[in-house]
Amino acid sequence: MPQFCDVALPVPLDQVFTYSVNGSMSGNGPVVGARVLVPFSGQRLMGVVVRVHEDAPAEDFEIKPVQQVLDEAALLPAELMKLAAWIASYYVAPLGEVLRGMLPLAAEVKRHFSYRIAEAGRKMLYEGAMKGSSRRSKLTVEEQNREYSVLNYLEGGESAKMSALRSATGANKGLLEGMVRKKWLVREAVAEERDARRLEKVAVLVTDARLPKLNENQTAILAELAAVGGRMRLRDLRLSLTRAGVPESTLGTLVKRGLVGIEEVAEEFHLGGVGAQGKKHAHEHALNEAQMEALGTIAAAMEKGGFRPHLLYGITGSGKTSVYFAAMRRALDAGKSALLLVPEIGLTPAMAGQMVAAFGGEVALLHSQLTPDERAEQWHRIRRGEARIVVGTRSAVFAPMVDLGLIIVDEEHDSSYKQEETPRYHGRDVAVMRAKLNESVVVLGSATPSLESWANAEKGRYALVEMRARVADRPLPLVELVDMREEFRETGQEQIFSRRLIEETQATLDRGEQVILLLNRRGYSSTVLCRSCGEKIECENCAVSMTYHKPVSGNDAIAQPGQRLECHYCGSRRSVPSKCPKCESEHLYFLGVGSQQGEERLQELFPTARIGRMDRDTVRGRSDMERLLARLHGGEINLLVGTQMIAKGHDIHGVTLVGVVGADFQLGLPDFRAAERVFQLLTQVSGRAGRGDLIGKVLVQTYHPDHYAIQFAAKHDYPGFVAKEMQYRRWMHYPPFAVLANVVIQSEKLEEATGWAGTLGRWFQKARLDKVRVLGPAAAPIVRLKRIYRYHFVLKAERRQALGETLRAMLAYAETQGIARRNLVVDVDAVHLM
DNA sequence: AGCACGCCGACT
DNA sequence: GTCGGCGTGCTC
Repeated sequence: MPQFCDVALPVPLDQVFTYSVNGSMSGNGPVVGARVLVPFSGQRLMGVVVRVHEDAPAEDFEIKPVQQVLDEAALLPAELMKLAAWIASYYVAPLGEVLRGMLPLAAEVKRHFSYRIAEAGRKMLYEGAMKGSSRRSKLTVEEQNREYSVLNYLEGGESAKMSALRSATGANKGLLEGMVRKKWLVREAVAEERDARRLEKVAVLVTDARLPKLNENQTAILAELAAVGGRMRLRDLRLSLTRAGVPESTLGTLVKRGLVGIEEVAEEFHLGGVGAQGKKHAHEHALNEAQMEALGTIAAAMEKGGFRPHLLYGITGSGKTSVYFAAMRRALDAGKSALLLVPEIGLTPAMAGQMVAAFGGEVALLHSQLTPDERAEQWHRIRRGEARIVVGTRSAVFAPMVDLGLIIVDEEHDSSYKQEETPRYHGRDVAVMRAKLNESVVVLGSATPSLESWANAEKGRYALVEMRARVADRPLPLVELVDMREEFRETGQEQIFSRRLIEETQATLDRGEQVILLLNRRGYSSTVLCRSCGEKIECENCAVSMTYHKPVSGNDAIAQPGQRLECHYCGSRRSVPSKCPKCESEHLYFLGVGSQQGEERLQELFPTARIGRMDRDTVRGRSDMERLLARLHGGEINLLVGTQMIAKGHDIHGVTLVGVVGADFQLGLPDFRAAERVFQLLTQVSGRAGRGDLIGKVLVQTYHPDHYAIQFAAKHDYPGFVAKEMQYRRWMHYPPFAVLANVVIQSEKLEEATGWAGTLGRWFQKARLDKVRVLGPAAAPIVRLKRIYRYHFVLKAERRQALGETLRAMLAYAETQGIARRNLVVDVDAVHLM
């Protein structure tokens, strides 16, 4: 048996740790890809074995033994271990942190502390018994008594969990930690495996029981059980009893008499609120010619086998989803499994419902709102091969698929695929790499492909599949631009809504049709400004303006009286000051219109309209979204205002007027992707217009009517836009013509952040890099965030290898300078330059 | 990251 | 003297 194993641990350190394998351990010892529990710096951590070997480490540090092997066989298949190694290298992230993100099994290992009495504690116990309570202590008499009862409880020498101590003595964590400080107790870290499955009670008909005399209610219950084959979830049975007016206690009687048994089984996967949509499902539609062709290309690639990436460029309304479904069906028919990635907002109940309708019990859904237990359960279903169709958001790219044949990335341009914390991977790019390692087919789909993917298609790295017609030949909506500069000149007033938009909205509502308005900012006013001194009210933790939220409608999730200024970055709140905090002037001015104010203004303009609002303040979870959409579809709402949630929400269509208000303010921002974002947003939101035979109309209010992003979006001309944008990116050496990384230096102390930024800046200069261009150091766009000061560099290179080498060399240098790794954020292929 | 260890000021 | 706060350095 090998003597050592290297373990990747979830700590921000760019290394693995070597442990010895205790020969007496049960089984064959750890294997690569198995989870182990190991002692580490006074803790017990779960890690993943990445190598087993006989090489005694050269340096002499104490090699500790593996404490427990959690998996006999590799939990992560070799393919996922390779993928993890690739991510760690490509994104310059610690392997252990990558692996932690791949395993949803946090639920299976719970960490807690247990306590054991120490020598000083024993002494205290005997002395204290003689002397009585100490007058010195700050603790109350009651607390001292509690300490004594803890010592008493532990006197035997056994260690006890906190929960046991709490119930036995009433001690809380603070008290126990205090006793550890006084050295009365020692604390031990414990981590143990547990069964992550939730148990569910099932009522079972006992068939071999002789039937005694029964009353009407009792007979009804037995009949109900018999009708469904003798087994029923207790929850369902109770519900049905309540409906039938049978008292619950009757069931208890039957259980007592041995006629019905109660068993505990692992809970079945259950989809909440799905299937209520009742619409035609995508797979039921016959595919049109373009869809058939796209499917043909993908299916042919699957048949041929091997790695084959595709970019599916299909305009909005061209029916990409139907193609996905059909392709996944083909994969299934060929005995393979298929993975569909969707953006955060994309996994709406409607989408989930369609999946379940199409694939039934073979579907596993992975999204951010699953509890750790649910996530682990889904993970195991997939790993066992029970779920061969998996739909999920970003991290679902790590689903342990069996016989993976096809990966689809829907809306591949969507920025929610980029993880904004370590490891900062891009779900779409990981999907492509996974397909490569796995030799399977991958399809990236979008109506507005990212420039990166488009460039790959142009270079022939991805096969381009196009769908340029809408299903049922529905025409694209007419897009009309409203020049807000002109509007101001003519009216002399700064209004949120132009006369043209008001007029069209009124006309649409009068025809009994629906309108949606995109107002891409949350809150009521985005800034509170002092007219006397120009001071803006900033968050105390972050260098950003606070947003004013008006305390009105009851449907707002946030409703804290008095705390109406909110920081959208750290979430802190404060009251609205009556005077400027700097100059004490009373002339405070509220600037910048958010969706909340938009709603209020619309109510004034259209008093009879039935207005709804969709933003993070009114839609917290999926049930809110579901409810709002149901009201829109049912016609209960005929005017919906909201943030980009409106454009991205999958199931909003069938309105005949789309208004866009202030979506172009980003064009003024110093962000090289601004034009791309605006184009994508306008295109996506325009796609919501049009219903059946009714042609949709889009009104875009803009201060930049001549900007190419606006112009091409108005003409529905993606190829035109992309050609122009490529030119700009080429001139400026931006992606996809360069690879880019953002390096942020952060510290709570301003001097530290600036000092380190200078240190690294000098190093970059001295290194005279000829393959990497370094911009900076500069203050990060948000120079202070959650109390942390931030400076950054932007690195650009022609070749990825040069970029990676430079980043690694920089990290090595930073270490020699005593800059802790936690103070350096490396973001390869950064989407936001933060 | 999270933890131990050690130094320092505040309080009894 | 003891307690608790924080800065520093290490983790197989």
